[in-house]
Amino acid sequence: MIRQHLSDALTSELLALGIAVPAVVHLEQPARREHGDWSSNIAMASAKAAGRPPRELATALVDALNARLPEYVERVELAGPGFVNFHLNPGWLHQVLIDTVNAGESQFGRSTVGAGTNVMVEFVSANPTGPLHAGHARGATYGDAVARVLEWAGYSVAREFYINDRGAQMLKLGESILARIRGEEPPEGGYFGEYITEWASSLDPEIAVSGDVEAATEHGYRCALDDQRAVLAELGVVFDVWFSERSLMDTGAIEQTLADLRERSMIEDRDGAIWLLSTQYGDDKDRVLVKSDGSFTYLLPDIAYHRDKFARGFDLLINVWGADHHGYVKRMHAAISALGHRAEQLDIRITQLVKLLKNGEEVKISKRAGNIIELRDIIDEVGADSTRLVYLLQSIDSPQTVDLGVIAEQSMDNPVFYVQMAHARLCSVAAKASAQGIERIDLAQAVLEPLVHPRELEVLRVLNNFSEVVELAARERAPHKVSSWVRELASEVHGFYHDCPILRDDVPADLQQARLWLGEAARVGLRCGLNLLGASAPESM
RNA sequence: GCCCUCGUAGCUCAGUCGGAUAGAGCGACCGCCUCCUAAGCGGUAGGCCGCCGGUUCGAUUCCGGCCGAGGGCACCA
Repeated sequence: MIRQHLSDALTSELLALGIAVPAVVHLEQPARREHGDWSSNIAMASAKAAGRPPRELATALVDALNARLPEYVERVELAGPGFVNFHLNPGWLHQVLIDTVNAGESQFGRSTVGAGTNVMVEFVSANPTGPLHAGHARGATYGDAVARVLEWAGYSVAREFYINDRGAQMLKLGESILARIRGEEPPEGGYFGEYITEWASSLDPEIAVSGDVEAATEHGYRCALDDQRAVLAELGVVFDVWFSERSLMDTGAIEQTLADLRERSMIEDRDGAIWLLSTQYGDDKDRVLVKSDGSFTYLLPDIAYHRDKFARGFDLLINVWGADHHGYVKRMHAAISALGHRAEQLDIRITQLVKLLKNGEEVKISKRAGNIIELRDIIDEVGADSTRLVYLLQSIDSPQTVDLGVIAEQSMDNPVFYVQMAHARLCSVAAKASAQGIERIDLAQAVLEPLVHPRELEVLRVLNNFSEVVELAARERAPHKVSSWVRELASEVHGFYHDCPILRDDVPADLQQARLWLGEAARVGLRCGLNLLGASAPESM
């Protein structure tokens, strides 16, 4: 709001000076307070087009603005190579408090940029052959947080899990279970984890005796699915749809997909196989869809699945894949283009790998040895909130190092406590005030002018940024920006808490009221931020 | 060889559309509880933003080339 307000002021002065207004008027909050509350580089940016030196242009702007000061503006200064710096009175921040409280937990920071867009986020999509491990957690927490952020930005969002319940790896599951029952080693390419023995113990004895691989596979499949669903629920990740690859076989979706592609002349029969002409859309080589023996490659059901997503009315598909799948990005884009969709309608996000440390030493994962670190164990050890925060702390573009030993200590290496504590403290003060018979008066009656302490104003400054953070996080599919923001808010809240007493006897009544309201605004902010990350906001700790 | 991501403080990482003296947490060191939760607050030390060019009034940011790390390049899934 304040940004628009200042931007409008700059725009009208530029027009009055007869200078072309750029598409976006850049305004930022300078790192150094002496550079003002807000600063614009517009004079430097427009200098070339206007044919005037930046400082001359800035001087004209500054003079004009000072002659007709916009609301909240105390003075405007020229600085450096041509910055126009706005120094504001705290009134604009008091307005932030009012807006935040009025928006409340259900609305604060919401935006409508995504209104009318139907988006599906497909994530995790692990094979149903074992429990989820520490690596899956990155995709799970990221995908869910992206979905939450998009919802907050106005998108209509569905979460979906694609189950690869077809193919050779499924039978290996059944074979592994049967082998364990017989007391043998699982076969080459099979599964070696302890969970196989566990699942084997609940297998119907008749199947064990008959050695029916398909039946054993089905049993393992159910165990895997139940296990994955349960652990995701513990993490707070709930899918709208679990989509089975097998279901594509029964509905004619595969044949329809081939027919569509053939009609669009996007496939070709070659050497007894059916090829997708994916090079026409930027792939490195054409890809086989139906092998010369008549069976499908993995790619064909995948294409049919994405065709189905569009058929269900989604405008935008977001896929969260692990780094080991980045090589398939081009061919999937080519495939949906071949089906007549725009490549931008499929947004594939690659999460870089997670390296696990335990007390400084790398934990080597070997599927064969079966020594995976299960997601469940991490949640049991540190809790769902910490697990989520740890993974959401940084960009998915960089490889992540997680030290299980350190987060298990619940030290300040784990910022979830820091943020939750800030929330709990605010709740605690409000509760204590209430217990002392001190209630907040109607906000409209409250006098906010006493809020001038730097600690108070910094809290409000951070709150003001939230809606922009949400929009940016949505646009860039970058929930870690919300993590950064909420930590910053928590930091300011702790500072405010430390330096600005509320319930002490010597606090004047109107200041006490204003601070109680400030606490409420900050609490709303912390709550909303934590919520976007999928973490709880406890009222006491 | 080709493709993707990364390289910023001792460690783990932020850094918006290119801005002014590059940030946080942890670790190290020094302070602060008769006071609403010390799971907190303040301070000090610590930087060739991998290297070299280019664009620009201005580059950690954009472009090109190197160097280094991780991952991927099937008629496997």
